[in-house]
Amino acid sequence: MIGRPREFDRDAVLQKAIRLFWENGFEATGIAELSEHLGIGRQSLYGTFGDKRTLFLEALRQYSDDSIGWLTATLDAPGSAVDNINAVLDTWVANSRKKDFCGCLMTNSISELGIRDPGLRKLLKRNLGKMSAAFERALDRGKADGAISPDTDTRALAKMLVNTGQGLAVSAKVDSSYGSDVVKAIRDIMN
Amino acid sequence: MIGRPREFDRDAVLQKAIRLFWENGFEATGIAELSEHLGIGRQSLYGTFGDKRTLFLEALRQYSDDSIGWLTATLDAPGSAVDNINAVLDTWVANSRKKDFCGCLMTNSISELGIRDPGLRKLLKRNLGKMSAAFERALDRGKADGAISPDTDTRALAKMLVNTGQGLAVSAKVDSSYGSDVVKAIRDIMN
DNA sequence: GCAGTTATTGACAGATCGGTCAAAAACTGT
DNA sequence: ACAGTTTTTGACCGATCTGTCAATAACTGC
Repeated sequence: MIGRPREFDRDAVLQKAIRLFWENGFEATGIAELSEHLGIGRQSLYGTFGDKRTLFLEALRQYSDDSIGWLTATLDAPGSAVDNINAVLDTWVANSRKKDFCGCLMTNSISELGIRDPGLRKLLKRNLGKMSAAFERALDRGKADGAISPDTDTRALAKMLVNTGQGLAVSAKVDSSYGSDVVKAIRDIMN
Repeated sequence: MIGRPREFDRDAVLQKAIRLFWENGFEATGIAELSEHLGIGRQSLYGTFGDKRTLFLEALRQYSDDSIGWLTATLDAPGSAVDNINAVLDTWVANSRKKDFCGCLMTNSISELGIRDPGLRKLLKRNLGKMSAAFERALDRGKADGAISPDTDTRALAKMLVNTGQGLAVSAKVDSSYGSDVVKAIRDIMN
């Protein structure tokens, strides 16, 4: 049997929660603030998403799935693997230039909670693994095409690219020139 | 006129405060927790360091001065500039392997407060600037020695190295293999 | 030893925290 | 229309938060 219908769109509200946690972090985001910005009552929040940590976890999962989905789709796209990698780097630079760039929710979460929360740590480690695996596939494909030197350690290079993304999610928050300069340097030394 | 003498060593207590903020971040570190771990009373804390934000700022400044001091001293050391840069990378890798590696207090602070606190943001931007300037000096010296290709964009490459450090302070917190792999990849593509 | 100064101690205050309870409201099936 | 179910609303709870006050203790200069 069905009771009173929910008055809000669950997914839309989750997106707003993602934004809040993204901008302010986990600790600094309060229930009252969430309730206000999400436009739903406190009890609706608890009834729909559970407690604060559970909501945060779902927000982080949604964010991770979205961004990792975009990353793998872009890197695995047909055509030149090197072009695909460059497309990712270009997007990173473009994002890092945006006004009020607030980094990456995964990066922020590692910084804030990576040590203290073993469960979260495992999840975030898996996420980094998925990202580096996607880069590695692209690099291997580039190697097969002859576009990338055959003696390249693609696993290490993939991790280096992921690490560059993590770094930009930090550096570009305080200095917007990092995006273009860092990517330029990487392209310079790879040619 | 001099009153009752302080019963603790101010610098030693500040070091302990640095540790706490480093491990837990700003928001998650409470006054009661500080008072307990620093081994001084609540009022002594306020009397000596001011409020929480002021203490955090002094802790961050001390940490920054120490680590930037070490970085510039290492990079500006006489002898091969390339060796000096490699020494820095090796230390980064060694640190990132340590048990309970908690990243870098500057990195963590950017992630947690970089957007919301303009004053802190300026300070941290200056710090990144000092670090990249130190790398740039070393790279320019390597260029003068002939150890580094003369058409290298040393400013961009310096920022890329700083960015790598910021990245490691995040990635290695959840996956300890990042330190060595990332540095290996950088060395591979630079040779 | 007494006045002046500063540090320590422990209690306290106001605000905010995450989370819950109970009642009213909005829906469906019969 | 009524029972059953779920959401919404708003008050409320204990705990914890940062910061302060007042009293006591330890020191120096005279």
